[in-house]
Amino acid sequence: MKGIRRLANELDISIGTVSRALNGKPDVNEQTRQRVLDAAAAMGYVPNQAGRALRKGSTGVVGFMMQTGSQITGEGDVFFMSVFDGVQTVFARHQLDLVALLCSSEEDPDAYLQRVVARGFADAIIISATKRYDHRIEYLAVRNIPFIALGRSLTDAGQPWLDLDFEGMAEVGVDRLVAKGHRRIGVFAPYDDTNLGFVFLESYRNSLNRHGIPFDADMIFRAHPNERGGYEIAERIAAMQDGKRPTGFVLTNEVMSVGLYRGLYDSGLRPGKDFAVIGRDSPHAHYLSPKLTCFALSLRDLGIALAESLLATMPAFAPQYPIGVVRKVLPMTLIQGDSDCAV
Amino acid sequence: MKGIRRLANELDISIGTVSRALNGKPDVNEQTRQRVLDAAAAMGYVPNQAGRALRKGSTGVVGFMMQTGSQITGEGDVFFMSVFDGVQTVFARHQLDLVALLCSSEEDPDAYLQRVVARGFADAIIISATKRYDHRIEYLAVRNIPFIALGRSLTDAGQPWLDLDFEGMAEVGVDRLVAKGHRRIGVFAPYDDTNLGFVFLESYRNSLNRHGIPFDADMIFRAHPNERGGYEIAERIAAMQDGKRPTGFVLTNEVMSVGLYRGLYDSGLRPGKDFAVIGRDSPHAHYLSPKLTCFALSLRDLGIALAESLLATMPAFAPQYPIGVVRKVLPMTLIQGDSDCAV
DNA sequence: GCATGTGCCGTAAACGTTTACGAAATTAAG
DNA sequence: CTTAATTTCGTAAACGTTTACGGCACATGC
Repeated sequence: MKGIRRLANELDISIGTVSRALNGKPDVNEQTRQRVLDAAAAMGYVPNQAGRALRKGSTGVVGFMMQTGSQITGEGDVFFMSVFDGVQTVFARHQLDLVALLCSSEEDPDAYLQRVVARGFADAIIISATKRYDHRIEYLAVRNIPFIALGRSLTDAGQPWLDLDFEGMAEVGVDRLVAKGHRRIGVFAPYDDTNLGFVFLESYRNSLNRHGIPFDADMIFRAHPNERGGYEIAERIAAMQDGKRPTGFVLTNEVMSVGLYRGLYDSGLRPGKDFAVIGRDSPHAHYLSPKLTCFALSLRDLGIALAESLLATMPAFAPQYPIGVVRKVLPMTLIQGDSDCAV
Repeated sequence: MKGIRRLANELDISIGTVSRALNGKPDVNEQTRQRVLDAAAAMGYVPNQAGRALRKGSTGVVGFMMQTGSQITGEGDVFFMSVFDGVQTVFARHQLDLVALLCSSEEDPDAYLQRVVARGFADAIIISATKRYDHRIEYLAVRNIPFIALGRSLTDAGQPWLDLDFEGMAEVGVDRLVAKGHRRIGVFAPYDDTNLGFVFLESYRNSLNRHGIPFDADMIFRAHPNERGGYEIAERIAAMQDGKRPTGFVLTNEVMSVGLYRGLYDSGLRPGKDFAVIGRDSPHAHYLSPKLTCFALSLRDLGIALAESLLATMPAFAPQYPIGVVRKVLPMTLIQGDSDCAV
């Protein structure tokens, strides 16, 4: 005999009562509930996931979808670990478990998501690296799977999302550099159609416009969002004609500044002296020299906000949360360093 | 009607035949199998995970257990993303899915593992950050859950494991620095009882011994295995009396060198000039200046080896693998940089 | 004393699969 | 033509839970 039946047998009560006792249902004597709880703890009984999921139609796990293979994503590192931690502190209060759904770099993200969802693996999904037009959003929306996107999208299915304030980054970054005399300000654009690239770029153009600076396509640097990408950008900058090349750079990515710095040095350009850099805070960037002027936010708080906003669409799991669709841009604070020199 | 029943109804055959067709069982007409396969694809049918797991007693997912909250682990980043990718390329060939089991920094890892395993969440487990004495190993072993440990342990339950060659790192690192005239060589030791700390330290002592250099406890620097830990070590080194402090350092961690470099600079010590550093390769370390002399290995290959070694203990899933317990130390190659200067 | 209510518990039916078993239809063997 | 073997498929019983339903015992109200 196994599982709940063994437990019931041991205590000489029915499995129904055992189940009710364990699940905190009201119609069970407090004394017997205590007996059940004690016995369960003593025998190390934990309800079988499959049986419970099959009957209840829900699994109690939330999946955070992300791509593996850091050669491309680059971001998939310290960033997520901290976000996870925030998400979990919220989930822990609702008996929800967080797992990372790892989509191999060899598999199509849309197909992967379909597989995972159709199998009924998770009750809710958090998607990240949101694309400008993202099929995953439609897919999840039509199937009525609770989900939230980390990152806005032009695909609008009424889904909740959270995003970082890339508009603000571009605005403040450009303002700052312009105020220090810069007129040619380089920015990074990802190869793929990650939405943040578009958001940032548009705000960048608007900011230039506000200052009466004409847009120059040569100031857009495509690259992979990782250290190497930063390095390559520096090389391309150094190869440009003096007077044509940017004198400063605003970077949306957290790790590219590491490569950019090194690339600049290797090309005889000193960040913070000959070239201004504004980037994103991260454990690595934090130890750059000269100190990086950067935008920061608490990733743990981001995780907490993600979890709470997701729960707001799952009344069955978290009745106490005000139900509703949250869409919020999280502000970032500028940390003054020594890398945004005057021209 | 839902699930397989709907599919069977549509095709006007029994659910048993549908199931057999889908699962590649022999006793089904090839023509009907094709009909089933086509219909399944057309209707987007995917077998329900819970039902299948309940009946088969296995889930087809392997869990990679890791801790969230990067303030402590520090390693939990690019390292794992690349390892995952390797694991998945192997698993994909066996219809196995990899998910990351995220143990919150607020939960006890042993308790978390028990919960996950007892619920029957995964068929097999990969554990990382193996402790010197690791309860998880006993737990998994007595329950006969297939698993593999990334990292050796003194807890021996006959489990397979893979590990990096930390002995080799200490040997080669010390040899190299001694050959360049160093006598006081600092090393890092983690606060917790991660096994690699002990392995490395013992080899370090042996290597010193081989060179007739007495062991000096002041050369052991405890810290957290992250960038900040590296920085703090540098501060402590700088605060030591000249003639007492180490003149070089061997670092087992991938990201600490970033902080160490900066800390040295901030204290007026130039890595590669006044102070020798040997570390571990990583995307960040790669862009340090001067170039870090470091030990490297392919993380993707590590992931592949992990997956294959795990499958060797799961004959039900991968009959073609030679069954057996793999225990292997993976060698690392030294990448010559400019940071291991003479004294 | 009867009706009604309440607290507690057992019974059994679901949930969506897989698979052992047996039956029917077809083919092969004698 | 009979019998045995083979191919193909349908039936039904699991797997371990949760929960709707009903029933018993007891208390409460009049």
